[in-house]
Amino acid sequence: MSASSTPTARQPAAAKALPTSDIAHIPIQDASSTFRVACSNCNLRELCLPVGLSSEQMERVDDVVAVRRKIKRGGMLFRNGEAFTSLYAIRTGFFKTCVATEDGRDQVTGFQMAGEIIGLDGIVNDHHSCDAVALEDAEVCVMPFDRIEEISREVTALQHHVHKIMSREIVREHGVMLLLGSMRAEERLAAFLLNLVQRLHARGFSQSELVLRMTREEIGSYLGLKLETVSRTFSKFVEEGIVEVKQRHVRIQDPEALKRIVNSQQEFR
Amino acid sequence: MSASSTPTARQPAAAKALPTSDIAHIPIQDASSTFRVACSNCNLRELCLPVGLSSEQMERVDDVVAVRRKIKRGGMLFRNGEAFTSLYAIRTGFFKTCVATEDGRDQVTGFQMAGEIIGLDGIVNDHHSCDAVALEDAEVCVMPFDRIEEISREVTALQHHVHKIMSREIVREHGVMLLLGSMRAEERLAAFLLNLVQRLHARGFSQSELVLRMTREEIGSYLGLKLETVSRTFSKFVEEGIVEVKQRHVRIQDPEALKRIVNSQQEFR
DNA sequence: CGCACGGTTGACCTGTATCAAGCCGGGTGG
DNA sequence: CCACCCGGCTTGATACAGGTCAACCGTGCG
Repeated sequence: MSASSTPTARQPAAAKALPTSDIAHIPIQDASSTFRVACSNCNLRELCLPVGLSSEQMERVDDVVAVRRKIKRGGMLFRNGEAFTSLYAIRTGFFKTCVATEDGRDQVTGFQMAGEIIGLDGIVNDHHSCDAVALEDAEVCVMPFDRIEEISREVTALQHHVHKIMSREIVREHGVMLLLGSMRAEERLAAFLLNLVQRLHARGFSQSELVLRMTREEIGSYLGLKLETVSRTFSKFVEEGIVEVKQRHVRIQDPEALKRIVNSQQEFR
Repeated sequence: MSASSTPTARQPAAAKALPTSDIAHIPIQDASSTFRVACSNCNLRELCLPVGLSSEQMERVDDVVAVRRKIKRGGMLFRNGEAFTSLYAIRTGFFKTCVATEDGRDQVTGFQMAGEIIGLDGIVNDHHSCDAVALEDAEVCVMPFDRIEEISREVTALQHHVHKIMSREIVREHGVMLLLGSMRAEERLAAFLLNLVQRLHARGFSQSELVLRMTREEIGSYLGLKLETVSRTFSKFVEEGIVEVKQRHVRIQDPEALKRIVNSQQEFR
């Protein structure tokens, strides 16, 4: 089968949908693995790294990143059950992570964008417990975890940074639990959109416009809703003049209305 | 009272019912803050600590625990917004953690029992972002986080252990997201019960019997259900002979049925 | 002893899922 | 280059799980 030609580990997995186009790209993917670049020059460093490092420390931290790796749209960075070796800092592109039960059910647990760290789930059992799928062509910095541990013993700022990143993920998930456990469909979608633009804005994108990189079904999975409900809720927001939606392009016309939707349903419940 | 006759570890938890006896203990509570005990002797150490430490390493790790602290039923170990200083290892007792929105809504994000670590949410912002409430009289080991970081720079097994604990929490929350996002009421409650007995069993309790330390409402909050639904679902399980329920005392008569309920609803969805 | 809180149960309502049909846009093959 | 096809999306009709409201009960606490 086509996938067998990937020497590293990452096979397309999108082979189901696009067999021909994927085959053409497989060799390139591997070549990029040997590319070596320094964090110290990376424009995402304030997202990935602690601030205020001395140049000496910075030099040590540069060693954290082994190589970079490119993932094509639909490809997987890692999958459930796979041995854990590294964390990944996203340089470009957009990922989803999802878990699955034995019976086919699955749940998107998050969407990750440039500057975010992915793979923390793998530490506890030395194996990943979720899938990470690129929703657009992506590039990540591969950071072998034993190297992270080694260097963070020397650079305390890095040590603390790693702890913060993990804690941040825990707190983020608390927020998702709140959303899934106590919000209605409109609130969930409003919270989702606000969260996305806020993160995009922090990366220099518009505060009011965004392109969804995921399908309605993936949004629904993340929000605990069916795709039809996501679609209907979008339509409702459009009717109310809160957003404009054209395909996956969304313009937020009334962010205050979204905020009101998120935290003011208490009159009901 | 009769329950006091269990010598091993199981404390009455009925203390709530007996204020007088509690009053007698209040002064001790304070004194116990200066009480100093070693992890090396703690019977929960395989839950809190890495295994296979040399005695020298063990000595260092003993320094992680500053003091112990007792919390009365209903008391808070820490609250949302409070400055973060320490992680806490639960020695005895049972906690819930919950987050809240500005509008009164709140969500139980977890229930924690002996040997589990609580407080990880506080690392990222130096402030706690949730409340930790004791559901029965409890005692925790206070572990100042700067000391944890310091010692884990020297004892790599501890460093790795801290990472695992945080990763475990992330993975646990993935599971909760799956539950909240894709399961129906019966599945949620079944999964909840199985998870509880499994954790209790790992601590030497029965595989089939448990005492719920939390109200139906708290269970509901955790599971994204209303308390009436929790109650009805319990009743349904009882009718079907899967469990016996008397107040907060639950006996699981047919664990296989619970397992079937958790992962086989795929025929429907 | 009595109150209050937690829990149960019933009747009814509603938000979201489900099922189904049709649309749109982009990529493919003729 | 155009027609077609397919995946993603929208929209409608209907079903149903779980929420809501309300009454009642038990039990443990003051």
